[in-house]
Amino acid sequence: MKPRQHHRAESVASPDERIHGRGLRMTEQRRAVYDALMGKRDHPTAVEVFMRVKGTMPSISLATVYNCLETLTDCGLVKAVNHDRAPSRYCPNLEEHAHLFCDGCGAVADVSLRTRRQPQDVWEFPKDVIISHHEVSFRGLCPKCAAAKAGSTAGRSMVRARTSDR
Amino acid sequence: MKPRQHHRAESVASPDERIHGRGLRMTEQRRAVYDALMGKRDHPTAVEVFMRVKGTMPSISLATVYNCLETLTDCGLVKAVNHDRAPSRYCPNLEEHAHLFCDGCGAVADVSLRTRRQPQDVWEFPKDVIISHHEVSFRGLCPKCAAAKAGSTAGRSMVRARTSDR
DNA sequence: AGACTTAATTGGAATAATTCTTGATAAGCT
DNA sequence: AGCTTATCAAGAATTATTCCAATTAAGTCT
Repeated sequence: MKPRQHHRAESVASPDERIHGRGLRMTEQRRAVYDALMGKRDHPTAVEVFMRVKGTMPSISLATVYNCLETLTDCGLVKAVNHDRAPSRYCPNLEEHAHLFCDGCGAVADVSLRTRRQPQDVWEFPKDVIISHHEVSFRGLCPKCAAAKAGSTAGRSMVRARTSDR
Repeated sequence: MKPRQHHRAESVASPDERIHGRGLRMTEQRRAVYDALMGKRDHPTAVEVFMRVKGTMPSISLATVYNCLETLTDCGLVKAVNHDRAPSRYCPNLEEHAHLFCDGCGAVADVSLRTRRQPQDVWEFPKDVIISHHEVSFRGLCPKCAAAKAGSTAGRSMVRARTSDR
C-alpha cells in the first residue's frame, strides 16, 4: 500500500504548517534561523548559524539557536549532518542526497543520487529488520582541493595553497 | 612466520606488523585493547572497552584506552564508527560493511554488501572530486526489536518489553 | 647487562559541543 | 484583558574526548 508519495515531497507543507503541525509556534527566532539556513545553502555549524542570525537579531542566544535547529530538524525542515565527532552541521537540502566531506578545506558538498537504485538494494540486511533512515557520506577532496593537489604534486611550481574556510 | 592469515586484505599484516610498520610499539595495553575488541566482536564505546580491559589489567587508564583505540584505528586494525553525536564505537570488522543502529535497543549491527555494486556507483559526484572513504549507515529496528514492536502493535497481549542494553 | 633514546602510560586538568535549568517573555486562545 | 503554555535568554552543568607533565617501559647500541 505505499501510496506513491514523494520523492521531492517534504516541501508540500510550508515551514509554518510543519511547525504548527506539531503544536509548536513559528517564532521570530525560528524563522530567522530557518532563513539563515535557506539563504545560504551550505552546511553551517550551530555557531556559524548563531553568528549569521546575530546580524539581524543581536539579542538571540546560542542556546536558542540550538533549540531552533533541533525543532526545525524534528519538523523535517532541515537535516542535521554529522561527520566523525565534529560539530553537527545543518543542511537545508531535503532532497535525497549524500555528503562529501573535503579533507582539504573542510567544506561539505551535497552529492545527489545518480540512479534509481537505493542504497538498501546494495546491502544485505538481517532478516526482519526495519529500516527507517539511511545516510551515506564520503571523505575525500572537493574539486578545488583535488585540483590544487594535482597541481602541487604533478604540475609545475603551481604555487597556490589550498583554500581554507573553517 | 605468519602462518595462515585469513581472507580479504587488511589482514595481510599481523597487528604487530601493522603497529611496527608505523614505528610504534605493540605494548601490553594495546594488545589488551585489541583483544577486547576481537574477543567479543561487537561495537563497544571507549568506556565499555575500558571496563572490559580493566578485568585483566586493572591498572589501565581510560586515557590509555582512548590512545590505544586511536592508534589501532590509525593503523587500520579497527574502525571507529560514529552515529549522530553519540560516543564513538569501535568495530573489529574490517570487511566492507555498513552499520544498522537500532532505535529500540541501541545495538549496532553490521550489514554486509550484497552485490558487487559499490555505493559510489549510486551517486553522482561533482567533476574531479577524489573519494578516499565512504560510509553507510542505517537507522531502524533490529530483528528482535522489530519483532517486539510487531507483537505489541498488531499482535495479542504479547507482553514482552524490548531488550535494552545501553 | 648497562646506558641511552624515544615512545607510551597515567591521573588529573582542560576543552568543546551541547544540554539543562530557571525565571522572564511572548503567543494564541477564550 | 486574562489565562495557559510555549519559548527565550543567560549561565551553569554535562559529557566525551583531548591535553599535560611526570613516570615508566621498549627498543637500541655498546
